[in-house]
Amino acid sequence: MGPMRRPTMTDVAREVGVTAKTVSRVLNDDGPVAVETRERVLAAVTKLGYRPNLMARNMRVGARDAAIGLVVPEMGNPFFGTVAGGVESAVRARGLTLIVGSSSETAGLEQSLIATFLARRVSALMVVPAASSDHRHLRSERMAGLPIVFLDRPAVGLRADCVVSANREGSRAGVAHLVAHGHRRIGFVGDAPASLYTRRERFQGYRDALDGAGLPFDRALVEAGHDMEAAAQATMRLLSLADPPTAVFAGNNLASMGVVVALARAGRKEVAVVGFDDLPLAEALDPPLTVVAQDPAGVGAAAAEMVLRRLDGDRSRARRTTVPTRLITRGSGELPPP
Amino acid sequence: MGPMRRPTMTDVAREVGVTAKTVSRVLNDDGPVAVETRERVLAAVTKLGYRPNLMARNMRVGARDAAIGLVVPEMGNPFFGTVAGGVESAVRARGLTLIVGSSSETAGLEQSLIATFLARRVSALMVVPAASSDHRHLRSERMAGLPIVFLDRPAVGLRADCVVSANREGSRAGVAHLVAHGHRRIGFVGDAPASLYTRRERFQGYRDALDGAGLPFDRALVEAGHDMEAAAQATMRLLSLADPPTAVFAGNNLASMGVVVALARAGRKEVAVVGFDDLPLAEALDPPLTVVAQDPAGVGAAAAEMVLRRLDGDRSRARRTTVPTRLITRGSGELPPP
DNA sequence: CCGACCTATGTCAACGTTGACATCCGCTGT
DNA sequence: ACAGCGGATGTCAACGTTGACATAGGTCGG
Repeated sequence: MGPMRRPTMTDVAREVGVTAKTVSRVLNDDGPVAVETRERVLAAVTKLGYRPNLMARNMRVGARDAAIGLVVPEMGNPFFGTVAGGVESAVRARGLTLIVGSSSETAGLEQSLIATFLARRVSALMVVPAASSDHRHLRSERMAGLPIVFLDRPAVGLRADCVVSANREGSRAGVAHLVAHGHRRIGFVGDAPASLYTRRERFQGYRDALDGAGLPFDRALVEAGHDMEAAAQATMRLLSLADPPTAVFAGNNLASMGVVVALARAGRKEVAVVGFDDLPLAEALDPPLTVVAQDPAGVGAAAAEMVLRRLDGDRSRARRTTVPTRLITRGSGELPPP
Repeated sequence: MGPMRRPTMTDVAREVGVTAKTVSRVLNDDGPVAVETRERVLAAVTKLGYRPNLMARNMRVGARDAAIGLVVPEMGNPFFGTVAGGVESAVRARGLTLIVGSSSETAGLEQSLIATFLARRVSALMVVPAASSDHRHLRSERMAGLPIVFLDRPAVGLRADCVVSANREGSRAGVAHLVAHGHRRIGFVGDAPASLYTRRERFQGYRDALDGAGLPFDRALVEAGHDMEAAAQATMRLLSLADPPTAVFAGNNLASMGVVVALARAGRKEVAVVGFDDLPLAEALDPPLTVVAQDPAGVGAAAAEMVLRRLDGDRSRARRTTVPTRLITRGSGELPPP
C-alpha cells in the first residue's frame, strides 16, 4: 500500500530476464523478437502493471509530444465546447491527443496556459484568443515552425493561420432580414465594443445592413451585455427608450438568450429578434427564434485540418479560412413592426 | 526558416558563458547566483527564446506531471463543459494544469484516453465514465496511490472516490411536484435503460414518487431518447398513446430540450413538464420550465477538492460525495391536468 | 595569518527510453 | 567445412534537466 515506484522498462526486463531494449522492441514492434520472448514480456507487462513513460520516450526521440494544446475562453459556453469537440474528433483520427485549457477570457491566464503547453512541447497550438490579448510573444515560436492556428478570433500582432465565422456577412444577412420585414429601428445587443473581434465584425455587419437599406444609425440603439443577465438588462434599457426599437439583433449566443429572456419577462412577444449563433431550444421558443447559425464544429474541424496540414509540412503563408453562416428563419425575425 | 532545434538550457549557458546548472539555478530560484549573472542569463533566455522542457524536468525530478487528466463523455454538452470549468478553476489555484479529453461516450475511447493520460504521468485522474465502461483495469493504479475521482457517475468494478448529484432525491422531488399538482399519469423520458447510472437513479426517484403517492407504475409511460431529437420523438410517442400522460418528467438536459421542442411543435402547451438539470433558457420558455437544477460547477469543484486532498496525502477510504439538487419552480410543473 | 565559513559556480550522474552499432547463434549454399 | 547471412539479443550513449557533491575565491574572527 506504500506509494511504490512505478515499474519501468528495466523492471519488466529484469522480471523476464532480458534487457530493456528487448522490452522496448516488443512494445514498439521494432526489430525481430522471438515469439516466446514476446509473450513472456507481455505477460510481465501486465503482471507488473507497466505503463510506458511518454515523457521519457518523447525526450529520447526528440519528438514533440503527440498532443495539441487548445486554449478556449470558457469551457462552460457550449459554443466553445462544440468547437473543441470538432477539433478533437479531427485530431484523434491522427492519433493526436487534445489538451484543452480555459483562459477565463483573461489575457494573463491565456499566456500562462500557452506557456505550460509550450513547456510540454505540444506539437501544435490552437487558440481562441481572450479579449484584449496580444500574441507578439509567439513570434519566435512561429519562426521555429510550430503550427499555431487561431479560432473564432484572429491573432493580434502575429501573422498566423486563423479560422473564423463569416461574422460580418452573417450579421448583415440577419439584420437585412429584419429590414426586409419592415423594421426601421433595430437594436443591437452584443459584447462590449472595441475589445472583441467578433463584436466588431458583427457590428459592422449590422451597420452594413442599415446602410444598405438607407436607414439611419442611432447610437442609442446599441447596448452591451457580456453575459446573459447583462444582456437581459441591456434589452430592458432598449425597451424603455422614448422611441424604442421594434426589433433586436443579438450579437452572440449569450446575448440572444438574454434578449429572449428579457422579452419573455416583459411580455413583449411582438418585438422581432434575430440572434447570432443558434440555440438548441430556438425552435421551442415563442415565437421560435430566427438565427444566424454558425457551425462551431465546422470551425473546429477546419482549424484542426489546418493544423494537420502544417504538421505535414505545409509551409505556405498564413491563411484565413472563413466558415459560412446560415440564416435559419423560424418566426421571431418575421414579426412585422406594430 | 529551417525547423531549427529548440534552444536548451545548455545553449543558454553557452551564450552566457556559464554551465547549464547555473541557468537552472536562475530559472528555479535555487541556490545563490550573482546578480549580474542572473541578469545575463535572463537576457539570454529571452534572446534565444528558451522555454524550459517540462518533460525533461519531470523525468529528472521523478515527479509526476503537474497536470490532471479529465475524461468527459462529450465536450459539446454544456453540463460537462461546466463541470470541467468547475474543476479547472479549483485546480488552477494550486498551479496544476487540467488536461481534458472526450470519450464520445465510448468505453474504448475512454480507456485509450486514460492510457495516454497515464503515459503522460498525470498526477491525478478524473473521469466521467462513459456508458457501459468498466474500471477494473485501474485497480493497479489505485493500489499505486494515484488519486482517481469519478464524477457524475460512479466507477464500475473499482472502489474509488466519486462525486454525484442527488439524482434519486432530486428526481423524486421533481415528480412529486407534478403529483402535488394533480397529475396521475406522468411520462418519463430519459436515456436508454440500464446502461447509465444517472438514468437508473433518476428513474428510481420517479418510481419512488409514484409509490409515495400510491400511483400505479405504467411501463408504457417510459420512453428513451439519447439526444434531443430522439427525446422529441419519444415524447411524440407518449402523446399519441390511447391514454396519454398529462405530465412529463425529463431525465436530463437533452431530454428536457427534446420534450420541450416536441410539445412546442405539437402545440401542446397544456402538458406539464419538469426537467432534470437546468437550462439557460428555461425562464424564456412558454410556460417557463420548472426544473430540478443540478450544480455542475459544484460537482466539478467538489471533485477537484477531493483530488487535492488525495494529492495532499489523504489515504482514507474511498468516499462518495453527493451534491444536492434544487427544485426551481417556474410554471411548467404547476399546470393542472385537464 | 590560518582555518572556518559563505558565496558563486562547476562536475557528475541519473531519470526512462530508444537509435546506432555490436555480438552471438544457427542455418544455408557450395 | 567454411563464408555468409539473417534472426535474436545486448551494449552504450544520448535526450534536457537537476540533486548531490565538489571546488574556487573571498571575508572574518581570533
